[in-house]
Amino acid sequence: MIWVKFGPCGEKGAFCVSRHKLDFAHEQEGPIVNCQPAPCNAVAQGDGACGNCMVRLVSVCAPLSEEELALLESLATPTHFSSGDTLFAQAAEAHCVYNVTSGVVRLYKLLSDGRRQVVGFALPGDFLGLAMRDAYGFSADAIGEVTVCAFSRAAYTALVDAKPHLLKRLHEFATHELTLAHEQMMLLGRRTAEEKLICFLLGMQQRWARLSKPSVTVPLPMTRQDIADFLGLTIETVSRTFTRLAKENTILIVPGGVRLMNPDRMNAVAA
Amino acid sequence: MIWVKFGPCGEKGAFCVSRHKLDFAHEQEGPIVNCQPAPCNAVAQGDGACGNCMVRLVSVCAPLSEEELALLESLATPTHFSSGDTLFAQAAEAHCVYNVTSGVVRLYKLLSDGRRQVVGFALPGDFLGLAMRDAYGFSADAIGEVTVCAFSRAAYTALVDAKPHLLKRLHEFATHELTLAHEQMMLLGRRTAEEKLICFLLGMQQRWARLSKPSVTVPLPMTRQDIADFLGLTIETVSRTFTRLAKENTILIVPGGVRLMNPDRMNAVAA
DNA sequence: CGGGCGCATTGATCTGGGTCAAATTTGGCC
DNA sequence: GGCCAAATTTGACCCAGATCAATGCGCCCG
Repeated sequence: MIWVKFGPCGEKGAFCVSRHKLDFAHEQEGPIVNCQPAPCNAVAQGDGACGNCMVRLVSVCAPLSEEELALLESLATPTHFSSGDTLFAQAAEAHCVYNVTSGVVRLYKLLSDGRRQVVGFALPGDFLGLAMRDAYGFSADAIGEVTVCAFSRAAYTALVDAKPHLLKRLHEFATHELTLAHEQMMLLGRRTAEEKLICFLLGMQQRWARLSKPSVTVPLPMTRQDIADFLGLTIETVSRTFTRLAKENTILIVPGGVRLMNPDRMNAVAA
Repeated sequence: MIWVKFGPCGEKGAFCVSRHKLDFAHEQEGPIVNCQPAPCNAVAQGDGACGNCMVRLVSVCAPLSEEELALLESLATPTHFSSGDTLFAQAAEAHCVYNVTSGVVRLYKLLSDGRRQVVGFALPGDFLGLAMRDAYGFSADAIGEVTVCAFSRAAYTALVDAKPHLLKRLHEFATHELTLAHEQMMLLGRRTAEEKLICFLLGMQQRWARLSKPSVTVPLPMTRQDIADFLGLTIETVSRTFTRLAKENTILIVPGGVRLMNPDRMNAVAA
């Protein structure tokens, strides 16, 4: 059971904001408390084995042998960041690369006048530092509690040079990112506000599904402002569009996320 | 000498469209006839040596040894495309990867209702197929005459597996593309029409500069529609913005391109 | 329990860029 | 050079989403 905010109960009035219990039993999944991914610090940093890492199978380290994993482990510095902490800032000298093991990281670029573009949200298993030159190309900070494996750039470079199949894996990650970036260009350049929101929600659903069981409940730990800056919209437009989708029962807004009530319609719009 | 269209000669009237000769002598460069990059088919496809290829030094093949180059040459199929020809189509089965040796290729994605997003323009030296899975993620067609080195996917895969430093080079290309994609997201999501145009022109200037001498004359072989679809604008807005920039003497519109008359102002806007 | 702060929502109004509709220009071709 | 088709420019008007301005609401902390 989790707490949810309930949908419209008046004709043109605002939402009823009374709280009700919502039964999840009809879904093929356990409840996700407050729609946040479960932290796995203990596993990622505990008795320390990369072999036990929760993101092992979806991350860059998946194809490594036991032996290589041990080497990797000796180079990795498990690190924790609190909500809002900066992992690194755009244009700062790039000392480290990171593998996210739990939590969500906001990746963004700023213009001198303060306009912001969020270029991505890194989820557990994602790798930060692919597009790295001497300086970071964007800033990264923690949305909620985040744990990462940090690698010094020197160690990373040496490792990549020594292990071609790790390089191949990184290249796969980079090309996958590039494909997503092209999708995002289509979205930013040519889609309407409603389409942007719907594509975003479906995309997040898919990404979370890789990390746990598929679910129609999509955690959204980032703020409306983050979503707006990711989609090239304003916070007001994001909010209004969410409200509209909720009123027509396409989605249900719950604390920390949304539930997709009509995935068919959403997929039709995204097509 | 080349022919140019001349700037405004009345207060609020349209441009004078009489033609005049324009002397390029004051620039540190030879003239670029009609602002088109010189075709190099003969060199790229002629007596056949990759070693003589005009794009060798800026392309993926730069770090290869003589011996490796010979192997590469045996796998490459030099191919010519005429203006408007399709190199490959989005969602088609990916059989080949390509290295552009001359000309310009338009890369784009389509939505089912016909909306188009140009995700990039491939120039000589650019590699197509980085983000390739079983199917192409975007369409590619020739803007003007184009020559490429085509490689079968099987040959490409085998070569990459056998040559880690080629993989490393490809990875560099992929991460560079990713950085550019992030820039483009910023542009599409948060910049105004004028900023978009100016960033585009400066970006093209830089890219051409890598291939020949730096020049304030920027060839634009693509149509206004292509530019609009790259920048997330309409053709009318692109045209109006070009006109406005020309009226205030920031640029000069010449056949097949523009000359940047006030790079300082442009760089200030792009910052 | 209450006060304050930050996020989110909602309403009213404005506007940059889109849409629609003509010209006008350019380039290819006989 | 003249003709046609395609590309581009220009003008008039419109609208999706931005901007400006209040609330609303949860949550933390004393």
